[in-house]
Amino acid sequence: MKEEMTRETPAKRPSKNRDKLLAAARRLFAERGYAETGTEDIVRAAGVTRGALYHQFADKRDLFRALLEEMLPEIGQRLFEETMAQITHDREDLQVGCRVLLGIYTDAEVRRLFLIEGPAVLGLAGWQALQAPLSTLFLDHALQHLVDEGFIAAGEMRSINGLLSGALQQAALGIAAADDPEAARVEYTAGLDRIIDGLMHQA
Amino acid sequence: MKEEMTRETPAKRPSKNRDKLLAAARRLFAERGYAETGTEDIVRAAGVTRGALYHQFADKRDLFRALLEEMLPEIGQRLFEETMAQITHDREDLQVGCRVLLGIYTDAEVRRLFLIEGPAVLGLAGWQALQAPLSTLFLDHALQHLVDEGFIAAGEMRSINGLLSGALQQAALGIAAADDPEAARVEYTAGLDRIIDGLMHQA
DNA sequence: AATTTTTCATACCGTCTGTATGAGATACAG
DNA sequence: CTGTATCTCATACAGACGGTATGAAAAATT
Repeated sequence: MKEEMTRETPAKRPSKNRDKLLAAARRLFAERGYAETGTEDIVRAAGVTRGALYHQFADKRDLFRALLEEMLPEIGQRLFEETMAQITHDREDLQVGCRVLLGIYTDAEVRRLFLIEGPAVLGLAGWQALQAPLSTLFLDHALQHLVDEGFIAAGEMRSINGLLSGALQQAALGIAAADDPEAARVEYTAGLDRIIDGLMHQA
Repeated sequence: MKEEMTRETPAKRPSKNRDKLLAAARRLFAERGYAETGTEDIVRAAGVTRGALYHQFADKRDLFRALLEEMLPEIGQRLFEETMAQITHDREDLQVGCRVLLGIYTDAEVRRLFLIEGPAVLGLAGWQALQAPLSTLFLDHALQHLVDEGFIAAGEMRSINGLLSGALQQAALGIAAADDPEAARVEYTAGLDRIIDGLMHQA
């Protein structure tokens, strides 16, 4: 196979140029968007040439996809840590998970790259495959509680997960576009709590 | 002013070429996406030249924006008619409105143009301004009932509207990307009903 | 030490968007 | 009826961008 056989030569196997390209692309794509950022802009910001880019990545879209894949573990860890730090009772799992996920979606880079550019650049299927773990990872755990307690049917779990995830994404966009983002965040949090309340009461 | 002063010469004031361009753009953008559709493809399908396109529209993006604006009234009317046809009791307003809106979002053209390409092409602000009326138009009316009956607070109405709209959009994308779209539609509808149920019970 | 593979730098090509320019049609003025 | 101004485009051109081909330098391998 051609997998990584040389783990040594520390911090050189992931190719220093590749990292520089990913870092530059992350900043530029998040600032100006995918279409408005030329490959020349990226390599200039990274301090390499276009030849290096097209050696490390198949094309511009592949660089974008690799960038999002690189961000996934970071986001997953943040999601895990922040949720764990805020949880007191199991009953609060869903509320806390949603708020943390909302905070992540509200992040400028995540919002622009994942929520706005992602679907258009990668296509619906590719984006869904990439974005799915984000919501399933933690909402699934919290929703399982509701299934165990009889609040929601087991067959509804997956769809409610997607619906909540969509609601959170829309909330993040609404907050970002609002005149007063902080007020919008409070508003959306209240509405979100109301929906969660509705899920937790009444079978 | 430069507004339409000559209402006569029927069906010629909105410029026949403009309509042909919009129709061609609608089909091609929905099929291949915005970036993958060249202006040459559009004018060829419309039977005109690029000169006509750049006379009627400022640029490619402006054509896209005009296309979405043109679709808004059609969608609004469909939303109105289908909802009116299905409503029996006022109590079902929200459920019916959500299902109709889900059906609209599931439409291939609406999904591709509004939900996938829209945010990336027009930017967050422009897209939100365009898409806002869709959800507010009818969900507002249904949600007002819940406010009147004390199920949700007046201050939560706007945010819940946005959250539900986001949930519906995500549901439409999930349905479209599913292996078995019909099964997914049933699943999402069930999950949606559960969320609505939660909103309608318990203050 | 030789050779093979990896990593890239450079030059080039086709494509696309937007613009400049002018032509034909149409409305308008005198 | 004639010249004139305006509207609607068709054509040609320019600049930028994405992707590829090619070869060279460095690193790994034998």
